[in-house]
Amino acid sequence: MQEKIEKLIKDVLSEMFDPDENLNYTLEHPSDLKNGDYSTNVAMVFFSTLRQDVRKSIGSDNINISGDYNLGHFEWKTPRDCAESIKNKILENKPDFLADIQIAGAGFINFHLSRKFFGRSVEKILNDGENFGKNNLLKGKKVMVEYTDPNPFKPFHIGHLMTNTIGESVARILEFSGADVARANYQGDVGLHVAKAIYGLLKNENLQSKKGSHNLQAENIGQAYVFGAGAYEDNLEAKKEIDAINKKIYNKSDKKINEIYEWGFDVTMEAFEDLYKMLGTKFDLYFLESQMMLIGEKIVHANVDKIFEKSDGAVVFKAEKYDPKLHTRVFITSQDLPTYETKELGLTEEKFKTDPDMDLSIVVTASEQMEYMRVVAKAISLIHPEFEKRMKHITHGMMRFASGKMGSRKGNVITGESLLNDVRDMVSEKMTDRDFSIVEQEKIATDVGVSAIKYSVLKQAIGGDIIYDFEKSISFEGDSGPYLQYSHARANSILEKAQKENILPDPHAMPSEIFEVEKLLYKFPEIVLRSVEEYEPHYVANYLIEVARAYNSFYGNNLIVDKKDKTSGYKVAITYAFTFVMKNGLHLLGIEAPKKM
RNA sequence: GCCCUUGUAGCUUAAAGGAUAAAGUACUGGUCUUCGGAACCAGCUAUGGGGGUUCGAUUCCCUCCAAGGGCACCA
Repeated sequence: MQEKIEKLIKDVLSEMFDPDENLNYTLEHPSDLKNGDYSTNVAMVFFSTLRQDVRKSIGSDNINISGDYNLGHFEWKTPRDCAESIKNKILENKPDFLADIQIAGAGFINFHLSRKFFGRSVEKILNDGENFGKNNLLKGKKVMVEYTDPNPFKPFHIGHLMTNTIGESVARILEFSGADVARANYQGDVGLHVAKAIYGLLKNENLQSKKGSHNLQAENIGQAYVFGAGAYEDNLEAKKEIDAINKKIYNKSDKKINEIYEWGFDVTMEAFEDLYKMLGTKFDLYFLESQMMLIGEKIVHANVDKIFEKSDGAVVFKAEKYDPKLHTRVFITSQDLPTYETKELGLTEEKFKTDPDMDLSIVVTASEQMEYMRVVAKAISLIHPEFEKRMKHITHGMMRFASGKMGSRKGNVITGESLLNDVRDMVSEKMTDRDFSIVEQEKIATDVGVSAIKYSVLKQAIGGDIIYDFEKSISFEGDSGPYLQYSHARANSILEKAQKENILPDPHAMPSEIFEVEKLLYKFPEIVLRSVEEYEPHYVANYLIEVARAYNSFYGNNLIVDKKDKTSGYKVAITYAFTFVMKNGLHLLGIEAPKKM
């Protein structure tokens, strides 16, 4: 559609004016529907370039623009006059998708699309169904998205939930744009945090209980971690002991520790899998830190004195040599231990080794990792120049309490599981007046709860922090995930009713009125495109709210299923179109669209 | 100190250099013997301060102020 109108404008302009005139104009949807379906500032831009030319030659602002153009003589005092000329020219040969053109404001040309156009777009949505909104921007491209990255032996907190939500949504948007996406997860299976947890387990045997679900066991391990982390800071004896445990984990010399390690690793990883299942994520690849570390070390050692250098006994990378905005970071400590930077180096190389044809490797993390990732990326680019353009780091804000930063070391965290459970309970309470089996009830409560959480993350641009406040962040009304699901479920029950009354969707039974919801539905593919270009799911989230609102308003003002109404088939068609768009859109956010709730 | 992010309604957030800055929430009032009230309709309130570029700036540039993050052996 955009192309058609753009072509129309270009044709007119090239007929009227010199085609060499390189005009930098825009054609977009006005934010306010009153200003038409499309709007262009071409007249204003054209007028002001002409005026600048004239100003240069006669040195005055107060002028009329006049001249003989291909189509005759024009005299323009304002951009509106120019817009008027363009409008008249277009209306000479009005295409059927256009209803009207209006000039507004300082000289905007506003296009109003015709009834016929909207009928055709509803029909297209019905035909495309679950494919509506897809595009081919990334067709044939291979993309790996790494996100979530929880550490075994540590609690899965709501920050992980945030990364998972964003990563999953980005992955789905990429897929919708034709990309072949591999989902990757990176696990810190070694390191001091593991030693801290094992120390906590050794000191609190009750936490080693193998009774109960693996979720329960994983929770105990999380508590053990908090215990160990606290002891590490407060107690010198404990610190020594934990450091000793850490060594034993590395060299696997202690049978008891090995046993605890294996159990703890399995249990926490399984608990993560349960969460992923609820959240709708299925990872294709898992990378373990212990292995990336070895690969990274090799890379660093091979490049000492080339890219890396020794300094105070450590191996460092002086990134400021290449870019003054970057800084020096340690890759191998003076104790000969690799740092996170080195492991990241190994991870990146391993990813490209896993799939040498990969076009893009995306990593999603919190923004606190932005600076050092830039340094690491610089180092990798020097070693592998061919990777430079194929790496992308997406950083999101942090989940924080009003009181300050959340940290798993201190134990002032909300685990992903506890949040999910709390929200699920709230949903269940709201569902009491409806009749579901226990299995149905549980599934729906999970889907709605996940939706409330995910939407609260995805409704805003990725960069910003989220101030976590259970009462305020998790909403079921208004601007919320459940609101979207509710609208979808209600539309579905209308479709059921239509089926019972034998009213089939008919995109040709158009009423004269054009509903606002129709003016939004056809834009979905454009929204998806913008989302994928900017890696920003919030465009989809905001769009869905607008569509849902428009549909609910349509629902409130119209009787949709009505045998006496000749246009009922069209209204049913709109309802079908709405459910397709909503379902596809929710899918992109990683949210389920239940038919009933 | 240097670098990176970010400052929009009481609160949480939108806005691709465009038009009267848009929603939710909160608050006030209204809708309902039609299809699911997790709804609909109406009202109320905002661009941190100061310059600049532009026909036009929340958006770009400069400066000041404020918040958060990062800056050598943690991840």
